[in-house]
Amino acid sequence: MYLQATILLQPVRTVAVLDERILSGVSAEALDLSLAGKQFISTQRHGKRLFLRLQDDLWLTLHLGLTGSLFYLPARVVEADVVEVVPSHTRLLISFQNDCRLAFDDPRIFGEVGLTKSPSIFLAERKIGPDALQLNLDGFLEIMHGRRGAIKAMLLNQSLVAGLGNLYADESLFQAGICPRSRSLGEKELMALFSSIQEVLKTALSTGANLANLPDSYLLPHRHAAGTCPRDGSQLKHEKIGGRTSYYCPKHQKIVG
DNA sequence: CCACATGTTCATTT
DNA sequence: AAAATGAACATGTG
Repeated sequence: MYLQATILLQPVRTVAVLDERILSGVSAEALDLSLAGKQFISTQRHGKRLFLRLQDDLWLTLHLGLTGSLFYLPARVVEADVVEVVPSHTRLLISFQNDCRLAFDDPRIFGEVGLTKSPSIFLAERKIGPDALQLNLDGFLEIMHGRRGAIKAMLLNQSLVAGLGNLYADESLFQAGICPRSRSLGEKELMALFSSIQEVLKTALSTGANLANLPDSYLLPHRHAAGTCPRDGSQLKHEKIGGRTSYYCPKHQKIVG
């Protein structure tokens, strides 16, 4: 993983909070105090959340929100000065003792940075459900069983299953051939959906979450107003479901339930 | 200028 | 009361 290859085992020098609005439950001073002199020893992902372990009972939590990115900045030394160039919307800047830095860039500030004693405590507090890729079929069926809302809205609900956002929820439904407005899916549809989710997320991770690298047979490369279904050529439809825009193929994504 | 956007949370309604 | 629904948040882009 990106972070593991870059920032592990390197002592932190300072933490600069450039915009306090990304902080959650911790002050800029406390954050700097907690991190200075420590090093990150491991990383963990759960859904869309990242946890960076500092020591046994202290973890940095990160969420990239809608528009957040992490940039590892190697030290650039020119004539004895460290060059100061960071991404334009950097909200948090962690400087390491080797002059490398980690910038958290987030134009829209929906991202979040905090501290916790453990990922499990944090996840319980926020009522975050099991990670989609750690869940097995039986767990998925149990969670989804008996719910009445639109399946798209359920996939977006992180307290049921964590890790699917608007795009990958659309993609999973597309591949399972299920209309996002469907309610009360039967076991057969839920099984197909579960396997599509696993497939989609694994593919997404293998491409480094880079949408441009997804196969053309996926919905996402065609997910725009004029797009057509890569499977049958139909004009894609889009509408708001669960508060977010959903794209789907009206021909092969049937309404169930 | 207006509509809209890869996410989460909180208030309101069913 | 649990589940469902919709608005709000902040800023950039078409």
